[in-house]
Amino acid sequence: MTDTDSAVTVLSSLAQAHRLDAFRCLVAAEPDGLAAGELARQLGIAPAALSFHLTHLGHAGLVTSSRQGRSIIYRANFAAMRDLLGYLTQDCCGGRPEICGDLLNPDTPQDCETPAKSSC
Amino acid sequence: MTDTDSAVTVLSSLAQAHRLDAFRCLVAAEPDGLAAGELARQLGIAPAALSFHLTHLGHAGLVTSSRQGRSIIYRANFAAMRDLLGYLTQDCCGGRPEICGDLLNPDTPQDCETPAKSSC
DNA sequence: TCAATATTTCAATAACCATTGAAATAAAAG
DNA sequence: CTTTTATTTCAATGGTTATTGAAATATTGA
Repeated sequence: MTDTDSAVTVLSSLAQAHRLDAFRCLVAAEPDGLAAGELARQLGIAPAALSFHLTHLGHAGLVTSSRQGRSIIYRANFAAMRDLLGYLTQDCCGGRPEICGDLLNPDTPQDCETPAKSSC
Repeated sequence: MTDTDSAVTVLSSLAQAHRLDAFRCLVAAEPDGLAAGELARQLGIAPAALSFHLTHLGHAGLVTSSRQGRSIIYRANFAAMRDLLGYLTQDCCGGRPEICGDLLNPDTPQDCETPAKSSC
């Protein structure tokens, strides 16, 4: 992602509770991915609604899909999220440490253990 | 920010071209801030439309305002952006380096020089 | 081939979002 | 105290978004 338009596309994909939850579930399900139906069950939403959201996420490049038998397996695309974070820190915040916070400070001890608190 | 709901609030604030541009302008204008009218001029949108967007950004905590004479000065709130980045890297990505990318890798040389390419 | 399973597409609907121009509010200057 | 400048609020409008249930598509196994 380089331009503002695609940043908006990705941001609006994540700016919806069901989609944000779905993406988080798919991150947690890596590297296996998750079938659409299983994801719908975990999120507690109708299959048709989830399909709508997954299309949205796919269009933003945040997820990929592949058929496996009669299921369709969705997987989180890490690169898209990485690009978004890159945009926000570099192009939006101008790389200012006082905005980006500890993320851009090499001296910061990074705590990479975070228990997911959602349904996944 | 800690919960999904406020993450969605902040994300949807940034998920609109005029608001994303406005926030970027305000980041560039730090620490002085920018008057609403001046910002509207830079973005090329009607004052009433900008007011709508600034209210949205304010509700998400991304900007603050203070009257100065007959102008109202808006400023970017760095903490809100920092919180969003923290949420995305920790709660959404689970702090996985392969998602968060270089941001969470202490060995990465950070390039904090980025020329803004928008109207600001 | 037929039935069952998994998912998507479609049309309809209600809710929400962004923009506009006009009117209202607030402060400063004459 | 009236006018000018800066901004917001309001109502109306058109556009987009999310959800639902029903129908369509694709795959598997009997």
